[in-house]
Amino acid sequence: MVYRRTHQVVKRLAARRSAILAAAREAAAEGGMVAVQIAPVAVRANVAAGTVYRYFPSKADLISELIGEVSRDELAAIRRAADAAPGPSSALAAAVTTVAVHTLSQRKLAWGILAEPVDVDVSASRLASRREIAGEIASRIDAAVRAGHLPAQDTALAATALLGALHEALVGPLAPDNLEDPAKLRDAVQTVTLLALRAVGVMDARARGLVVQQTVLPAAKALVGA
Amino acid sequence: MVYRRTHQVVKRLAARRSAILAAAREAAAEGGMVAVQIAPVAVRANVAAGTVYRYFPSKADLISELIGEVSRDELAAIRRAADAAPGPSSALAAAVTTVAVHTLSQRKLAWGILAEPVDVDVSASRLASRREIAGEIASRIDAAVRAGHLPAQDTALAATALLGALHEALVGPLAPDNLEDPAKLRDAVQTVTLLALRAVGVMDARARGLVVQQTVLPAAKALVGA
DNA sequence: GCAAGAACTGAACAACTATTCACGCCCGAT
DNA sequence: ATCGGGCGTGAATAGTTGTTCAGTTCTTGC
Repeated sequence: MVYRRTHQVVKRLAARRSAILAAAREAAAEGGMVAVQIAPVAVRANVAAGTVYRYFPSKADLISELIGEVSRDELAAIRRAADAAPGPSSALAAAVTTVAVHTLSQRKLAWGILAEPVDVDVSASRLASRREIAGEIASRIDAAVRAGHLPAQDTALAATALLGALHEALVGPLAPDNLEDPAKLRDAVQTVTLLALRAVGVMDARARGLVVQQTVLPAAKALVGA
Repeated sequence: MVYRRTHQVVKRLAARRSAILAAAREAAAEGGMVAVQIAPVAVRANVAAGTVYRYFPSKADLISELIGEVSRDELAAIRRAADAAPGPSSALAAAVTTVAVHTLSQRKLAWGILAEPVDVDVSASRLASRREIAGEIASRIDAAVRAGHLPAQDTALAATALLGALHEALVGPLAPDNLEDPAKLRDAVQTVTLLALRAVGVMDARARGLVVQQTVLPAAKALVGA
């Protein structure tokens, strides 16, 4: 044995791997999942097509990791926002708002992660991604129920429905297309969050209050690209 | 000119066209959109692959018509149910329930029509399909708002969100998988309808009443395959 | 019956990309 | 400096399906 990976090489390999993943993410953010093709991604990452296969067994693995990464980021953002809230209802509002803002600020990426047709099978990682996010929302609903702020209900189903509503309204094919305008963007976030909160049983007046409270900071964040 | 299409031939051509479309629909209902491939569909319709192209310029056209057909059926069912209701709120409840029941009773087909990845571009017809259904729901919400039963709101966005919630909760990847059981099925329909009605601002108690009122007949219909 | 033309057939074709692999280069150890 | 082996390359390969089209069968009008 006359060859051992030196620390420097290990770092370079890791960097290259990240570069490929980052290239895939950029491609997805710009052109959706259709744009995540091996050859273009390789070019963007400054490597040859074959090199991609030194790091990812297949395109499905690459995309799966991409989905996982984006999903982890979003989950962390949701937790951060919700944990900073003063109570269970606020936490739920914050969580929902965060999803809405994230989704809106990277529409193409969100659509790609969630539902865009892909030629390889990534249903497993999409399922995992949804499960994580939905689970988090469900536990926030649950907390609000336990605190007596919401009626008892099937929280898992409710969380799934909420996410469906957010996604369809914000990045689905019928989503308003003029959301470049920051004011419209904030309106959309508020409207959809309000719907979501009412759906799980928050009283209308209270829901409005929570929504207003929660959309100021996140909307600002969205504009700086967080 | 020594050849003219006789009435009999015209009828045979129309029948064949319907047979191909029906074959495509069956294939989609059984195996989703992936199962809608020219060769298998042709076999099912008892014609050769090339014949399909005598009736549909391309696979995209075939699938687009399939989407249109299913969509028209659903729209008609929604209108029928809503028009039979005694008032605007009941009509909305009926419309939502109908969507839920239809979606559930043909899950694979619904998923295929709505969101399943397809190799050809059918986004235009999917868009049209969603637009029709969402428009109908929106106008029902609007009627309820005008009647003073609901707060003023962006009805188009609300309708879109409602449909997203229904679809995600009932046929999305996180949908409960034990909905064969009629009782569970009815529960799911009720739960999701309740969420939807509350989302647009129906008071909780009233919403429960509307839901119970609306799920008896449609659930029965679903079981006989309507 | 027969000619003309339409409808049907299904094997061959085309196009698109993920994936492979034989070769060359660079890095680490001596 | 140089040897050994992993790393990178990118042109060639492969597999999948939609689509075509030359030949065959069927239908019509005389």
